[in-house]
Amino acid sequence: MPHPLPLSRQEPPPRVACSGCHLRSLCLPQGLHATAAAWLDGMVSAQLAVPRGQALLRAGAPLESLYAVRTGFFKTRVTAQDGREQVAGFQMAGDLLGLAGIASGRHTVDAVALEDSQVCVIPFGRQLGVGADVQALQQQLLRIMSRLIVHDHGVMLLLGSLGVRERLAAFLIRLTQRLQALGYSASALVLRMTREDMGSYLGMKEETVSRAFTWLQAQGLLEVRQREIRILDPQGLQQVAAAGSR
Amino acid sequence: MPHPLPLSRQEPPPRVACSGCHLRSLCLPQGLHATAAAWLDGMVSAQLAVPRGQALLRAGAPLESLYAVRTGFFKTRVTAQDGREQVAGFQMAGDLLGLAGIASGRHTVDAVALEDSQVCVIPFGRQLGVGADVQALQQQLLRIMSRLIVHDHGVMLLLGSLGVRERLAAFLIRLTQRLQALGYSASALVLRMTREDMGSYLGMKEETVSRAFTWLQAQGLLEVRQREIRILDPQGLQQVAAAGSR
DNA sequence: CGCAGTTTTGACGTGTTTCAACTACTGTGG
DNA sequence: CCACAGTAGTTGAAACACGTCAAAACTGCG
Repeated sequence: MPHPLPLSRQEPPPRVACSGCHLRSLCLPQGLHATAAAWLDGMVSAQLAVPRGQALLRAGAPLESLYAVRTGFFKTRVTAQDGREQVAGFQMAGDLLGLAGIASGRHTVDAVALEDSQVCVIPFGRQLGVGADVQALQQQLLRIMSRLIVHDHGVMLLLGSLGVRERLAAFLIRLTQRLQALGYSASALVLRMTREDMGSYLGMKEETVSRAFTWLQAQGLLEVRQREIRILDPQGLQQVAAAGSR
Repeated sequence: MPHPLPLSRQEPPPRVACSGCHLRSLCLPQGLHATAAAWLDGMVSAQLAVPRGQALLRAGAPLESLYAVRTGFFKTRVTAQDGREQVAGFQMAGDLLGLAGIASGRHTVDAVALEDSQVCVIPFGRQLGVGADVQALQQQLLRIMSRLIVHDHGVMLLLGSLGVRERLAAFLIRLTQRLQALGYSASALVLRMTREDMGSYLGMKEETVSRAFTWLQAQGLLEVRQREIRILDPQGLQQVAAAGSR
């Protein structure tokens, strides 16, 4: 059976069970019981490969599915009516994409893969809407969204009350924490996004991001080689992030 | 039967039905059917009066209820570990308080009444968690939280990409829109919060807020007398808010 | 009436953006 | 394999927006 699709699918779609996924505890944190997990297996209809640079979501498109990142790295981007754009967040393994679209039934962000990625497709239409045993999952969704709101509060605090060096330091700390939760090193990381992306997210210009990196390096807190970052003094970085210099 | 409580309750607790509340369409927007609305009536266990200045919620306190604002005006405030504070939002009739606490089971913000207010108490504990007919309401909650996330994205965009005058203009526009949805005038409003509160929310100092007001007034867009604002040129204000001057 | 909190205004300092040039990488085709 | 172009990142100097510090005017309240 021939493939009418472009070559975006790298492998034949493997029907992977959530209950066996090593990211299970991330997608579905605190005790989602066996029954619910098994049910979720049915929910995830397929996996999808998204090559680097491709948009998985487009603002304005009808919300048909949510997506859970399995591997790879995404950025989401919001666009104001007047055309201003801003990176709204970065998503990695275990994160959900599309939640902001639930309210209106249409996506409100673009989600672009920053590296070749794989996502689980969670059809939202009928199933999550009127399903029978949806309770536990909806509750899970509530928690996830609540956490997102808390996170956004943190970002607003960051944008409103910190200077640029502090913002970058806080960003790096958050990022390493998330990476660490996925089993990566806490002291070495490879940034998947450009300086401009970071700047957009953190409310500063790319040149300023660059200067902030240079400064953190000069303080002996980081070692920066392009997108490869080594954190030399996590505690010192923490202190920088905490010092409201504005 | 004597009251062991402090004098925070101004009236005997009237058991008000949501289905008869004139705010119904705000708390429970798009078609929540009669059955669900009736069920919600049972959900709202009581009303509570909150005098001006009093905290209805405290960060860290266990999440026992959500609250729906019936009358009045609140601010929510987040606090970083290092003590930095920021206003995270303003809530008025029809808005829900406490959503950010669902993730952890504890409140993450302080909610302070900016004027004498009344709220509906929505016990969260068992009822919303394992209830039988919860489906529709949970779905409603999902939509509300999703909308909140979208809103927060807007605020982040504002903080990250606009100058202070633009930020204030955008804030005023949003505020009048919400007030208008409640039936108030679109061109005259009374601010319930201080300049400092606005500044905290918008990421600027109170002096800067004041200057921004003065500037908007000098442009002939507003008439400012303390907290009483008259919008003279809504369209012009819109244009200011859209012009990314940073 | 007086006092405390809020708001406004001014002068000044500094952090961030802007504009511009230059350097370091990445991938592509000769 | 190297040359090349295109993209991403760095660095510098000057402009300017916002913060800071200080003081005065206004408001509300006891």
